Amino acid sequence: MEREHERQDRLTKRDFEELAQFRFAIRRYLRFSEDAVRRVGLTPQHYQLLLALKGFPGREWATVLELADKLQLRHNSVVELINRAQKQELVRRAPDSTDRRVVRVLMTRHGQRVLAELGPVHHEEFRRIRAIFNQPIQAGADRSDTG
Amino acid sequence: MEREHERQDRLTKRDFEELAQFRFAIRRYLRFSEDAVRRVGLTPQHYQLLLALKGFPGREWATVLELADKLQLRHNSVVELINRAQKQELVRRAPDSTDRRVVRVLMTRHGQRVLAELGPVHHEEFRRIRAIFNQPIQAGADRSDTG
DNA sequence: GGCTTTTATATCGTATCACGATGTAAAATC
DNA sequence: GATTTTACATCGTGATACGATATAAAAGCC
Repeated sequence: MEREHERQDRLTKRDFEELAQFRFAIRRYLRFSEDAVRRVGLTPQHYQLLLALKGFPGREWATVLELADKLQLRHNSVVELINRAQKQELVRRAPDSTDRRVVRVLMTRHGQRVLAELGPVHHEEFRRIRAIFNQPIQAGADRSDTG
Repeated sequence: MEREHERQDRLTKRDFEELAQFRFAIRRYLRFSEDAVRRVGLTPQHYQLLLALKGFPGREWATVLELADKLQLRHNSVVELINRAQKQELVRRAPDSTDRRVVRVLMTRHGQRVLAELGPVHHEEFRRIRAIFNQPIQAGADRSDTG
């Protein structure tokens, strides 16, 4: 027995409009975030790094590989991102207590301060976009077929 | 009277976990899409362009400026994207019937075929991610304060 | 316990691509 | 009909994610 609803073979125009709206909502959120973030002198990547650290379940540091997963980047890209963020005094590296291969990435006080500044607006906008996803899609045209 | 709920001044650890999870979900979706898209020989940008065209409410073409809005890019970046997509025979330009400054961007038959291929998996994954947003956030740790 | 394999982080050269600045032409304004 | 605005296009530049490769520590193995 399949655990998913059957996959459609062909999407309707309406389906594509829905997908496009979803994409649009994402892009808008990311753009909103980018603007907010740059206003305090950060790059979007630096913000995402800080958020991944602060938002890590149960702790406030992470390893390079954990970050690569959360940020959906290759590990070497994360290393470079950390280097840049470190230059900006946003994060620092610390050795792991047991495994000497592992690097723990943690926020500096400055990083924490900047992130705290950015939290509220992001949270507010997040609520807004989530509400949009929960609603049925906005009607486009009447044609239901895919032309 | 304010039309928004009051903005919090300080987010809890849990709030940040929620935001990070949201970001993670977005990144995962985009990565999923990128993988699917590259498998059929497209760049993510080309897919987004095609989707914006097919998903445009009521029609299946758009102007450069309309696309710049939907894709949240500068208009000149869209021009370049169109140039690249045009080389791949995915889209084509057509003059607007009344305003000769305006360019209509529309999909070629090939563009339509490729997009149709990519529709189903994206729609399926979209449903999945939307379901996640609708659920309450996944529990992290017990600490409710922001350290 | 040495030897091999796997795991974790780091470095480097490259390619992509979004952008600002600038240009051109058509429409709108007065 | 001259000026301003709007729409698209070109070009040079910078940021950054990546693959390939390197290094070093841990794990696995007989």
